[in-house]
Amino acid sequence: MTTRPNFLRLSALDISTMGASQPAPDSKVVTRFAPSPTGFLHIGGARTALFNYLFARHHGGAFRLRIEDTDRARSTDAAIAAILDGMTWLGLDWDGDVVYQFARAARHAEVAHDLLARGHAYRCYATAEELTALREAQRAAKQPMRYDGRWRDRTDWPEDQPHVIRLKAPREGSVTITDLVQGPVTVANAELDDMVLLRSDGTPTYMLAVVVDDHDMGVSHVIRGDDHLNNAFRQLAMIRLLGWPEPHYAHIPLIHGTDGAKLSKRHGALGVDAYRDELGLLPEAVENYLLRLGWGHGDAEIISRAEATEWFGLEAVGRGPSRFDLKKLENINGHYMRAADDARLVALIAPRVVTALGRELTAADNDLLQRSMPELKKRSPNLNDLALGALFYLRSRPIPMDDGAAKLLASATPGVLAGAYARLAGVTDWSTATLEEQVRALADEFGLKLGQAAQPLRAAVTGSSQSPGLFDVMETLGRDETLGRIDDVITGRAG
RNA sequence: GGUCCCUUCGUCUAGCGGUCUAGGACGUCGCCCUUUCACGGCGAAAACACGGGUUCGAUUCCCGUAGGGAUCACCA
Repeated sequence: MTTRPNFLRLSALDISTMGASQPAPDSKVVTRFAPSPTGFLHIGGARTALFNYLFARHHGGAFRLRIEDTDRARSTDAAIAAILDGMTWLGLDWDGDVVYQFARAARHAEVAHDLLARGHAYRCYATAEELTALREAQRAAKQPMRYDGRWRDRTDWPEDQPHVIRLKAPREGSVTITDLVQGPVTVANAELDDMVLLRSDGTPTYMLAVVVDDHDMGVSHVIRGDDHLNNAFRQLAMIRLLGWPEPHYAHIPLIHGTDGAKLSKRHGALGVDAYRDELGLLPEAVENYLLRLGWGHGDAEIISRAEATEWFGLEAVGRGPSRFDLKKLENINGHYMRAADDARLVALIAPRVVTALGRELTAADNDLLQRSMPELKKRSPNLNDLALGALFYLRSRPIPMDDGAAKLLASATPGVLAGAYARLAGVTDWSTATLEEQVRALADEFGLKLGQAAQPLRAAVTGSSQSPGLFDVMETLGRDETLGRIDDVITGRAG
């Protein structure tokens, strides 16, 4: 187990004791989220973005967004749109314009040629077949597979032959990165080979592009997935050859699936749009869950954006990978559902309700929905369930009865519904208190327990055996609709 | 295979040498509330991977072992 650098704790202490009047030391913090647009914004990327966002905001710095589209074959506009959409949905607003990496290819090439001119890079004329053969041989000999530097010191360059530009990385010594999450990590230079900077077609590789862009964008803290840790050493070698300031690094552990295997596109990793559209989750819930995955602040579980911004720090980021737990996400979502504004929820479920109903919503429908929200949202873990649960309010008479309702009606004490109708029809003050009073009196009259009278009524009024409190439902539905639905069952029009 | 990283309840985590008979949350189970379903309340079972050190004292520090992960492209 590695130890974290002491300055980490010291700086954390400084920050907490400095107070608001001391922004200067943090003002240069610049982080960035740099996804490649080869697919949707998945859950792991979203968390990386969140951590970068929170770190920047905590320090009053800037959070930038850069699209790494140098792989022309795999990058798509649809993916770019999905990433931007996901970021917006999560409320991860970035500073400045989005940087498109491919547009900066000329600058990347310029840096590569500068390195070449200064003797820190060289031309390599090895062909793809040659390199493949080299790797085959190395694997057969059980040698580590890496470029052997065959063109490193040659100058007998063939005329008009395609070649790449490789970095002339140091071969002696070692590089140590004081990672803000992982602690000090050292790798011998002998383990690193000379990476390609410019491809034979003159386009920059990712390795070159990140280094140049991070530098040009003034990125002070590179916070990214653990899978980039190995890259950091080669990038640092380039930065040192370039003589540029070194950024701080923080490599956060990856998110695994429920089974402990790496989360990949075909293995549990959904785009954030799926969490919104298919699972019906609220962005603040996804954010809260993601925040707690790999980071903690004492016993805090429900954490607001403001609290997260105040508390977030790299020193509290865990170092082991964590598993994705949908159950917990749903639980947290339930919490935010209950806390959500009624009108907002109505707007969010409207499209789902329209689809299920097969018709547009009227002003009366929206009013009904609005009034049913306080009770409905208490029992819905997500938007899908909320929409489903709201349907019965809007159905036209006679409403359909589900199996549970049919069963309740079939076993109901004969006459209770008619008795209920008679009593309720006489109610002038249509309120939950009066309604309950009447139904209790009804139960007494028939010598039944309250439930034996209430359940058949619930079935008649909601078409289901499960619903919000019966008297709340009746009040929200109103006198005419309630009485009508009960009458439908009594007369056999429904059920 | 080489290199690098990781390891506290099933899961996410708190813990930064004694406060640990290891805390919280999700999930699970039980009870209460109750007109159903939820919500809510109370309670229970449930973990320091293993082996050596260091120390008066290790969950906490060091070294091994085991297990897991990442990475080894003219992809990012």
